[in-house]
Formats: sequence, structure tokens, C-alpha cells
Amino acid sequence: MSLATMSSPHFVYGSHHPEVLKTLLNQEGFRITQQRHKILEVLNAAAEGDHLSAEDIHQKLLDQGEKIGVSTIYRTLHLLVDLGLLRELALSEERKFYELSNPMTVAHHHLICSQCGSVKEFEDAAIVSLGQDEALRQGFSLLDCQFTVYGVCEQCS
Amino acid sequence: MSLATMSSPHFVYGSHHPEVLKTLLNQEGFRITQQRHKILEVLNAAAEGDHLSAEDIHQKLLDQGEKIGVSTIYRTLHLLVDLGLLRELALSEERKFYELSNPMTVAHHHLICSQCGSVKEFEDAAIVSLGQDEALRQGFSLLDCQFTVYGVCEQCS
DNA sequence: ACCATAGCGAAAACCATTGTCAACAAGTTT
DNA sequence: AAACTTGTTGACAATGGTTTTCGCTATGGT
Ligand SMILES: [Mn+2]
Ligand SMILES: [Mn+2]
Ligand SMILES: [Zn+2]
Ligand SMILES: [Zn+2]
Repeated sequence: MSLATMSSPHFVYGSHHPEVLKTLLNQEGFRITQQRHKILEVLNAAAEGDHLSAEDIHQKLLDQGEKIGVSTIYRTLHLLVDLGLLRELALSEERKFYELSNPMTVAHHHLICSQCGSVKEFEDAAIVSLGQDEALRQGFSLLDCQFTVYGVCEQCS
Repeated sequence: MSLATMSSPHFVYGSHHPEVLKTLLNQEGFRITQQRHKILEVLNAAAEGDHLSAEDIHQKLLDQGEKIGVSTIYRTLHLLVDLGLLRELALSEERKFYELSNPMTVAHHHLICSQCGSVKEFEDAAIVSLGQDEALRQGFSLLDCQFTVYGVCEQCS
């Protein structure tokens, strides 16, 4: 169950589909459970640009009548991040946020208002390749690049 | 004491010097205290590439015989960040880290091993200007750009 | 269907950070 | 220099997100 033995990220295309997910998990000795399904469903259902915290996800599931514990939420989020299905965002808030990680597209980045906390997303292929270069230069294998810009938005100034 | 009334960041050159710091603080109605001096001293004494948590700083001061409370550490760190003297880093760890912010030089960036947590710094002027462009495009005033690359280092793979 | 064990969840523990408030001290006025 | 005003401190309690514990449950292989 060590992470070192898990498959590399580029095998996870379409992994939000139940069958593919099941196979991916089982290959590594993990089981596909109702709870893991539900959590991925919530993340799939989230609108583009939405960033969900563990508590957000838990609350959404409780609201739709599911019975699920917080421990399961945290455990599952970590698992999905390790599998490369999710991106964990350090937006300098007091909690972490999660979003689907789509290996097909260029990772996007975040512009955050330090005053009101609003988040705007943007894309820039150059940034990712800069990260890749630096990782290579230092002998690292790349997992994720996060470019986070802090400022003050129009309304707040 | 509102942040909106504080001087803009480019006035803080050499602010680690006692006199300049005193003037800077007093202009805004703040006071220069023994504790604020000590905390800045610790950060000044830190080696290049060192990232200190609030607890690190507190412990260093206790070790050198100072008597200082944790509340003061946190309060002071926030103040110094607001004044533009410090950079608060969200390295996706469970705590925040601080380093001196030198407005004369290009902000540097971080490559982190997700396995062992080791951090390597690197510089790239292009990245900061990309952040500046995006902030401008969205009508934000820029405060800080943090480019954080996650991967697995050589020893860990 | 059976079994071995990965996974679940309620509750407690953990731990970085923040709030409280009486005592203190920096800077200003007399 | 002493008095005064008010920003600042620090012991302690509280907060809140995340992790751990551990007996029970459900998944997947046989
Ligand atoms: Mn996003
Ligand atoms: Mn650094
Ligand atoms: Zn704003
Ligand atoms: Zn490492």
C-alpha cells in the first residue's frame, strides 16, 4: 500500500469513470467503496473554478442524505491526491481546497484577493514548462505546479 | 491602524535597520518594541533559503533566553507581512513559513519534495512578470507571486 | 458463501493559530 | 523628569481544521 508502488499519474485518464476507477484502485490493493464514489461524484459535480474544502464536501453529502464520517472524507481526499485524481491547493487560507486534476489539460493557476479571498483562475502553458524545467534541473520528478498570485481586487481597493 | 492607510511597499528599503524600522512603524501609529526587534533579528540571522515557522522563531528566542509569548510572535509576523517586510509562504505544509522580503531583488520560488519535504529555491524573473501581467489584466494590485513546484527528489525515488 | 482484511465512523486527541484581558511600556505632553 | 495616553504584551483559554483510535462493517478474492 506504499505510494511508491502506485502507478504513475499518466495512467489515470478518464479515471472518474466507475470502471476505470475500480480497476485503478484494485490494482493497488485498494477497494472501491460507496463513499469513495460519492466523494468523487461531488467533485465531478462542482462547477468549473470551484474549490471545495473537506468540510464543503462532507456537508454536501450530508445535505443529499448520505451518512458519511469526516475521517472518510480526509482519508479519501488524500488517497485521490496520491493517485493523481485530485489537486490539493494551498491557497494560503486556513484550510486546504481540492479540485479535479485533469492530466489532459494544462494546469491552471490562481489569482487571489488577500482582502476578500475571491479567487480567479487563469491558464499559462509557459509556467508549467518552467516548473518542469526546474524540476528536471534538480533531479525531481514533477507532481504539480502551483502558481499563486496574491493581490487586492478592484472592489477591495 | 487600518492596513489601507499604511505606506506602500516600495518605501521599506533597508527597513531591517532599527532607525528606519522605528520611523516606518511610528508613521503608522505603531510602536517599536523589544519583542519586534528580537523577532526581526531572528529572521535576519536566518541562513539564505531558511524558512521559519512561528514556532521556530519562538523556540529560537526562548533558547537565547528571551521571554516572549506566542501571541506576540503571531501578531508581529502578521504585522511585518502587512508592512511588506516579510513574505508568508504557503508551502502546503500544516503550518505557514516566513522569510525576509527583499523588495530590491526578484522574488524567488520553491521546489518541494512531497515525500521528505525538502525545499529548493530558484529564481526566474519571467514568472514574476507573468504574475504582474495577470494581476493587471484582472484589475488587481499585486502583493506577491508564489510559484511552488511539487515533486519527488532524487533520494526519495 | 466464506474469509481475510481494507475501509468505515463516532469520538477523542492533536496542534497551529487566535481571542481575552489585566498589567505593562513606548511615545507624547506638560 | 513625571504624568498621561494608548498601543502592546503574555498567560491562559478557546477555536477549528485535521488526524488518530479502534471495534465494527463491507469489499473482493477464493
Ligand atoms: Mn482552480
Ligand atoms: Mn524561500
Ligand atoms: Zn477583494
Ligand atoms: Zn525527498
